[in-house]
Amino acid sequence: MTNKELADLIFPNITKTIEDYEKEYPARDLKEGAKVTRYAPSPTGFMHIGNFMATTISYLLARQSGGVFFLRNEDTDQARTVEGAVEAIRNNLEHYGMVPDEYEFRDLNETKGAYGPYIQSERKEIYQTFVKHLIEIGRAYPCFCSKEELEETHELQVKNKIRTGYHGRYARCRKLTVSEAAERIRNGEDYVIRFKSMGDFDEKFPFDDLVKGKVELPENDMDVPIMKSSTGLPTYHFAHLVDDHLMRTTHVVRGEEWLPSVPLHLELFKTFGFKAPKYIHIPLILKKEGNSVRKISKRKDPEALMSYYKELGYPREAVIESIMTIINSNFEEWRTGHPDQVYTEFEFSPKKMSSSGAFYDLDKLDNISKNIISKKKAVEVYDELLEWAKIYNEPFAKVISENKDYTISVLNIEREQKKPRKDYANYSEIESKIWYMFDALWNSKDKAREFQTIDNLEDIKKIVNTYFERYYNIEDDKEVWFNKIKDLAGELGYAREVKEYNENPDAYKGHVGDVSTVLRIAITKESMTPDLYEIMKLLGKDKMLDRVKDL
RNA sequence: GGCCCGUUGGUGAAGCGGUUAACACAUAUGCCUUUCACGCAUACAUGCAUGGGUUCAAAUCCCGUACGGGUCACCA
Repeated sequence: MTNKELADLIFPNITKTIEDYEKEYPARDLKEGAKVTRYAPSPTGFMHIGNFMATTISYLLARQSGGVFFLRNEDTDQARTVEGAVEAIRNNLEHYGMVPDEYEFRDLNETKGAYGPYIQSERKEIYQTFVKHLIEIGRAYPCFCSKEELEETHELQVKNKIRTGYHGRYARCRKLTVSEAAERIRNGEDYVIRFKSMGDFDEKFPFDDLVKGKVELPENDMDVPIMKSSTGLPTYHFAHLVDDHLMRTTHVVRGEEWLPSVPLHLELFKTFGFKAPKYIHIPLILKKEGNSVRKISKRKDPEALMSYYKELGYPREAVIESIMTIINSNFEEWRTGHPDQVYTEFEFSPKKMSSSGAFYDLDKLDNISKNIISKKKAVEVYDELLEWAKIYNEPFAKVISENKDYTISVLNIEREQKKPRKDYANYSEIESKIWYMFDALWNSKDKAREFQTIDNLEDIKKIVNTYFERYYNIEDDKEVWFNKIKDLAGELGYAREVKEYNENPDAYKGHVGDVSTVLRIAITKESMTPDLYEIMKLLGKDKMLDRVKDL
């Protein structure tokens, strides 16, 4: 029996050749230097922050070079595949504005691009053609080892302090003759197909990673599975080889945890005589847990999942920009020099990427986000707030959509000026900062007033009543309004200026600041609010009088 | 355990043989302000994990050590 016959026995229906596929998926017609990148998630339904970082880089690389950014669904592990995951992936990409140039959405019956299918489970024949070729040339073989047998050798290796894995003399099925293998297959035994490695672990070779630079790696000598037994689908390593070659990927951006499998991948590419893509292994995002540090985890750390930021209502640009500061630390410098440009105009450089793991700083995110939100027009803030609230805070969405123009005015307080307020880090915290402006919320929220320096009810009433009876007029401009409060303070025995009070505290009952605090709390129940003048103007006298009644 | 990667302040980090060791965030204090936020100012690494070496000179180059992380699946 020959290798060819064994290959035919295993894949009787595979008639196409590698050459056929080479013709079907020719080199892309792109200008010099154009990069082809991809986002290749397995459909588990979640987008991890590290994944998002890789995606951002891939997207940037393609956009900045006039290349292609495509989406490939890596669903070779049906056990992990989750219903609706592809939809989640699509929504995520759309949410962040990283729309792929090529993709395939089965649920929408929509596909784009000439290098598909873009769903791995639909590429089975292609992989098998490549596997078949490997068997024919004697570089792959069926392996019948059971899980138990593999565990046994693993334990033996650990016990004898030998490097673990299916290599050298531990690669038992490698020694099977073609006829023996054929025989066992005919008998219906389960098997995987393993790659027959020709590498020598004691030999090192230099490898150039775009982030890490020159790295010395040992050659691969593991006979890893390339095709699974039950489904006949490839493992990641093999799919990476076939897909990224046929889809003409030029740059693979992935987490540092893949670095150890580079020797395998390069051997695979070499065996077929294909040019390997350039690799960009990005640092991991870490998390502190007590005194130890670990890879951020989607199970333990809510902020590891991109859905977290969406739920809290961080603007998409803020999330992207905070990730950009980790991707290239000179991004911040660029940003201060180019405050109004889109982030895609920043030129990403793998060389400037730090090669050590980083903590993701949520305080920094808040800061970036506050700046971004503060620069938006009130209408934009309103639209995005409503978009968020419709999903995550329906009652609030109802309130603001019933009072659209009014809400925009509220959001416009101290906005659209040279130095706007920066008090919103995300959309979910806005309600707690403007609730008192809305009757519906004022009436439904059970909150007591907590007065401060002046906390005597008689004094408070006196201030409030005198103010509304004799001083407040909605027509007043800000200066008049300001002076009237000083007058009010003076009339009731408080210092008109804080300085006067500080110079001679015994002469007064308090100062103008205390008086205005009373008014603020009486009207809003909050001690920290934006400009009171604006608030009063928006609320109007009747409403304020009504609110103050319960004093 | 083998192999690989990493280590500059609380965080992201600049630095590429001679610097007072940038900048941003956070924190603290002060100024401004009738609150808050903004803005402004000041403080914060006695030191670049550590020990040796090379050099007139090292965070920067070399070697060792420690510590941290990754990986060794029919998961990606």
